[in-house]
Amino acid sequence: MQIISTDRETEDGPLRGTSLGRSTFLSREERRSLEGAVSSPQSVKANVDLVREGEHRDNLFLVIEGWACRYTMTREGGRQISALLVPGDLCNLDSLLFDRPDCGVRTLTPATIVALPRDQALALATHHSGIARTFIWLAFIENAILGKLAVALGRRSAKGRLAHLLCELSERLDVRAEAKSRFDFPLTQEQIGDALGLTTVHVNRTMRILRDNGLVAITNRTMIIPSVAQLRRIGGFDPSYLHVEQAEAQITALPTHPKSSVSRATSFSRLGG
Amino acid sequence: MQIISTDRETEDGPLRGTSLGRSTFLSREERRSLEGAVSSPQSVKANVDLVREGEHRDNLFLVIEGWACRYTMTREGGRQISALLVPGDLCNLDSLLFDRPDCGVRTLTPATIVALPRDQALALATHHSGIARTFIWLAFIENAILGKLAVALGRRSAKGRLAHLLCELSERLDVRAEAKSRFDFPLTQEQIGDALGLTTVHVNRTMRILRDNGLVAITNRTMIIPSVAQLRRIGGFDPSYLHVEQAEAQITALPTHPKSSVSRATSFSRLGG
DNA sequence: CGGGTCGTTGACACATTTCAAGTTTAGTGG
DNA sequence: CCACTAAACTTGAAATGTGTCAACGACCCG
Repeated sequence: MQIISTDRETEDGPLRGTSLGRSTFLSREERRSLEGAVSSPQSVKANVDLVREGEHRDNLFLVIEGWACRYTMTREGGRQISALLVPGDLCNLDSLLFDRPDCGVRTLTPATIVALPRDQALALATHHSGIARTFIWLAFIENAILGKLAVALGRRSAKGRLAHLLCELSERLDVRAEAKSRFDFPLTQEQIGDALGLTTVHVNRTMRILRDNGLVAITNRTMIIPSVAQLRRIGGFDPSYLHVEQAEAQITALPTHPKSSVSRATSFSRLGG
Repeated sequence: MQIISTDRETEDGPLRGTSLGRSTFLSREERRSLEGAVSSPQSVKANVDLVREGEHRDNLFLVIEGWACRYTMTREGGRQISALLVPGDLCNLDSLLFDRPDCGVRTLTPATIVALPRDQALALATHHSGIARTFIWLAFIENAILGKLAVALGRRSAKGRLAHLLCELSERLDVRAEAKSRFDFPLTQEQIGDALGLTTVHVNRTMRILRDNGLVAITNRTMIIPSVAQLRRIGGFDPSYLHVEQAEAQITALPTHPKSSVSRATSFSRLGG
């Protein structure tokens, strides 16, 4: 699929390429307001907490380079990663409204990040509906990803989980991918395990199986998926939940007031059928 | 904890007691606008789909009575419930922006629901920042719940998962609970299994253990938790992610522009520490 | 050159699933 | 109100995917 190049695509600025900057709900003015509010980029080492569970933060952090994650520790010392954050992702959107973050955010690799003061974000969302709608959209996407993670953790084998994760990352990092895909993949097997609810050892064995079957190849922190279709079948992966198509479609037609709805009664009566 | 009774508490209307109606971000006018937009209540039998994965819906559904769930089927025929919806919950907030829902919504018991036309909701969110903020808040809460579900599925034993689920439901359905808790619990063991990524058989065995240990008791579709504290320990449950305290605190002090933030530099330098 | 992180592999333990009955409960129609 | 049926719950025995423990090797960086 060829993406139509709009002037938005070529626009530059601190939010270029980020989830915020890519939003199709922003007017030029709104985007400029957001860009005026972000701090200058900062470098962070690997394995440092940007947010600690329960500790209030005054900033929303945006990953520019490197990877991070949202995670929770259990009392027994286990870690569950609930979201992988790749370049362009917002780390802690929930800090916009929550006084106490209910999970931590930590870098997984050396990273450079940018901060958006929470109060300014909140004020902008209050006065600009496009910014509010962007936050809603981003929250929904996070939500969809989390929902599919739950499906993977609850109902898929180790092989299926791993395949699903790799497919998702391919979709997020290498959108143009067609038959095959290739993207930067800096995670250790321990980190993968923490994301998939598996042991390091078992991640290793499972990864080996995928590799031996020619489903993936890793060279030099680069993941290569020779046949995306095949890996998708194994992981039960359907990319529609990431809604990249809809996001792109919205570039051409910004729906402030979408086409009128079917009458309530009609729409509702369909329930039984 | 004694909840301060405001006139909001006593206000009546179709949204009374729902997540939308309880929102602390709504002005009286905004609440009235929302209430004017919802349909009259409708009865639905158990096990009927309100939303089918991929099929566009023009309404947001709100559960008034009974239980429902958000779920995804795997190709192998397994079902994973990603959210339990209890009276007051919004079923498909994501339909507000997504053209294709990425998971289904189905009643788990006979239920009565109410519909809010998506277009009206969208228009209201565009013109009323309190409504937009309410949607953002609700999305964040869903998100937090999903995040903890992932932790449960990925890192807890069957016993821990079950305990965690019951603690969460206690918190959502019986907010006033102190030492012990009691609430309506109509789920079958199969449905519990689908929510926790477990087999019916194993849910049964695990439930038995909790019962034999006096941690829970079920009589006549009513769940009784003699010691919430004890069950919380087993499930590693910390209720803060549901943010009920903050929601209540906001009743007294509506923060349109919260207290000013620490300067960027200061706030940011704390990162390394 | 050395120390630590990361990847790899084997043997064994165990939580959970699977398969296969039964039993109890709830709903329904005569 | 009872009889009948389907759904939900219960229990056992065996299979299996994943975890645990323990060791070793490869690689990188200082």
